[in-house]
Amino acid sequence: MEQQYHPSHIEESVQEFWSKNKVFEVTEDPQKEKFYCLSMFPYPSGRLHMGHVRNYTIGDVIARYQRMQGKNVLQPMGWDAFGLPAENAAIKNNVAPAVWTEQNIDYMRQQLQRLGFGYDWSREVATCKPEYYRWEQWLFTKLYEKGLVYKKNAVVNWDPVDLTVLANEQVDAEGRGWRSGALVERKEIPQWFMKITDYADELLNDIDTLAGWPEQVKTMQRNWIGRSQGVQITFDIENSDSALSVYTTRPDTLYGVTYLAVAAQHPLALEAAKSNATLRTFIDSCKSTKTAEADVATMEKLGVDTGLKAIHPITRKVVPVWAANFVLMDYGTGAVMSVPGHDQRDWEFANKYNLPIQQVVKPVGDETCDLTKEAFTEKGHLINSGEFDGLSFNEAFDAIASALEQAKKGERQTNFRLRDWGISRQRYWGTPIPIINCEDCGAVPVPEQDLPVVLPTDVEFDGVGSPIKKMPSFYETTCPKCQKPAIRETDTFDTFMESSWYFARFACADLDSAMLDERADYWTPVDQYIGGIEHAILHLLYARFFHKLMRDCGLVSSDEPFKRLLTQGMVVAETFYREDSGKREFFGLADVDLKKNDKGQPVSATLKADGLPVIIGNIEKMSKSKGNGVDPQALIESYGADTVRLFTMFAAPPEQSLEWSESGVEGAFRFLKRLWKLTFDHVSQGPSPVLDMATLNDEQKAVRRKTHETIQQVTDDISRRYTFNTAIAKVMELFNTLSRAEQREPNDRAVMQEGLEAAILLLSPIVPHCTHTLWEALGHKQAVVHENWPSWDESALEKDSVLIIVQVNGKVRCKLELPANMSKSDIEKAAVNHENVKRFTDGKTLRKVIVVPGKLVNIVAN
RNA sequence: GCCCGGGUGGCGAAAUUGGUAGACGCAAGGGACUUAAAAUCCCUCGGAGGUAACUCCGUGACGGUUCGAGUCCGUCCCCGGGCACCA
Repeated sequence: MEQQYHPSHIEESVQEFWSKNKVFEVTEDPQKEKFYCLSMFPYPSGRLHMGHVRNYTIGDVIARYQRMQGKNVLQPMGWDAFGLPAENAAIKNNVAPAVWTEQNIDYMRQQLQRLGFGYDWSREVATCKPEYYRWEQWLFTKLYEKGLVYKKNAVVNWDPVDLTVLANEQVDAEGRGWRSGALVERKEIPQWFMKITDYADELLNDIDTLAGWPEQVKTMQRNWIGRSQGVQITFDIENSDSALSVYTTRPDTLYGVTYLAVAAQHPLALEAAKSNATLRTFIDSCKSTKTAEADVATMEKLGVDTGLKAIHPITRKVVPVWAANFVLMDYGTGAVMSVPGHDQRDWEFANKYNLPIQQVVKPVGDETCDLTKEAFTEKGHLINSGEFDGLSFNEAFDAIASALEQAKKGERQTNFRLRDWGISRQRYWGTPIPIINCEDCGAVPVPEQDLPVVLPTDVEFDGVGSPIKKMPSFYETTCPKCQKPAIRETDTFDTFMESSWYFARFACADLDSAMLDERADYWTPVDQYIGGIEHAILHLLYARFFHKLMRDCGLVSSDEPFKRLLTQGMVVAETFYREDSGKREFFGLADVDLKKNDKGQPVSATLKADGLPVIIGNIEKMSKSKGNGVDPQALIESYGADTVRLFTMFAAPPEQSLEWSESGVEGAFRFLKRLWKLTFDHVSQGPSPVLDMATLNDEQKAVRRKTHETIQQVTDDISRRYTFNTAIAKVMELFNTLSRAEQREPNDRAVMQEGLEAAILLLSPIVPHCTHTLWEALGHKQAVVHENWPSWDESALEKDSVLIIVQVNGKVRCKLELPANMSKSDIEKAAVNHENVKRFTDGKTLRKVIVVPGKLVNIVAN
């Protein structure tokens, strides 16, 4: 053992030991309890950032801890390799997406290995490989046969200059395309959808079975699926055969309907526009509305009267039909009934356009309402509703729904907020959709024997549109049914498709004859899944959906993919940018000089390259597109992997978001150096004597108590609470106790040996290289990676006295060290008679004394 | 706008079930060692008052429940995440 801690001298050789002995390569072993620990695989953006390091260190700590519990632990790693950034890089650097992606994977794999994560690299997958995506194509064709995929028109962002579809991210705040700067238009094109709504009920109900998921994530998923009970109501159109269908969860407000609103693209609005120039102009202007829900919800609500009149299904009164920009054709029926008295958005719209406001619900109890100020949106009792007056919400819901059903003007309906999953992307770098379009036979799935449909990787990338859309050698083919010339689908899958089933593929990554085999059932469900909270809804919902699809295709037998979920808070950092005619160019922290005030808040920044100012933006999650990712490489090189791991885990609890700052790295490094030195000093005095329990003195007992308390608490922190920061703090406390302990007699050294062994075992999942070496130095033949997790000695925890806090009226007045077995009344006596307590109770009457055994006494006096 | 989180010293944080607010660490200040620096070690470290014992104030703001609130409830402010084509 070297006297000084030099991570560069040990980390590489420890990693070699793991790889030579295939420590982390696992096979199915029915004799052992399995544990599948999975961290969300990264998009190969180029370099790891601190968010990755945090995510993967958490996963590695859990995996290594479970190994020490004797479990058969699988921890794999792979690459979510399809996606938009590769296309952007291709345009910018004139390099094919496949080449760029491959280079990034090679670099990032080496970074992960340098950090010492215990992955079974023999199972590595990259989703851009035909061996991977062929099975996704295969599953798609099976789902096609089952009727779970279908094609319909859907809206996209259309760049009228580049003649291409843009992602929401590629459209700026003003609604302009990122490259052309042209105003983006809404355009409807045919796209493939998966019927996730067929599984809406199951996806919602099964959330209740996810005991190991954070409540927060479950709540978000429940709200996203959004099951509601309502009524579908039909309004006939005056002087016409057509009718408008609307859905409402508030049928009790039906008498308050003063107008209907339809989407600008609604067929009725389009029809009416033929003879209405104002309406035509309005419909046209709605084309430039952005598609993102946040934009629709925050934009100014506008509308135009279509001139059409709808007939109220019960009162037969006539109400106007307006076209409005906040009603979307894609969602629901493309029409809504408006009750300005009891819906705030309708209220604002009615006020703006002088539409009538009718109160039909009155508050119950002491609530009040004033419809001139705002809508009354609570539930109450009906008024101005004919025969339904006086009914409560529930009674009115039932009565009005029944009346509508009898009149054949409506029916009760369960609705979901969840919409079917649009999986077509008009992009190149993705999985080709395995469909052939034939003039005679329509859309024909590619037969199994012709899979995979391989994405050509040797492409010229001019940035405008997908290259395979201009490549006859790719899209010209023959129909599998009738053999006539046909056109291959050139759209690709949403990249969420690949990340929806990779967890299962890791179980049998080498399989080339099927999507999954029985090994998938051995390893899945994943016991512990770890990833960013930003994936709380979309990715996790799609993966749950896919797991159920695979189950229903007989590929797996469980209902849910992830037993326990840890949602890591994001590592966020400052953003810096320059703006040029609406386009933002982002710069990384490493490229700017930052001036801070004496409170440490940034006040100004300049670009290192030219010395000119840049704008300080918001603090946001580290990402490629914002350029604010911090590359851990420099830290690893100067401090070693263990310090980076220790610091990352010590900085904050995993679920909390973390603003990036390097201060504190030094402290983590210093701790490892001290631990090293204490161990060195201890072992350089020769082998430790055996602990003689019979002759322990009080100080030795206290050190042992600290050792065993630490084992107990750290075990709880790591296995149940997942608070690695407090686990580390507690080992630091133990270290502080050990380093102050006297070393005079054999029992002192034996207690030191016991304490160091505990500290090293407890830290080994977090800093595996350093503890590997220290464990050896303490005289152990077996590598620490093969050791069991330590257990604590209950008898060492026993205490003779306890600290009792004494309060008067809730304020601390003294602290008493009292015998642990003291009776409640004696504790009370000791407290009441304490000098400082008397000062505050003198001349007052004791009203009550609350004694919490072993903790606290509160004396209430006035 | 809607849904979900968060807000505690100069900084990262701790306080696990309503019971000592600030563990552990960073930065800072003082000291020891050194020719000097680095490294290391020791001490101080929320604010105000006090020689001290100790006292008062203090967990985004305001209000409430309770013997007792950082923790529970209500209203509000600020920050972060998601909103279906970033991943």
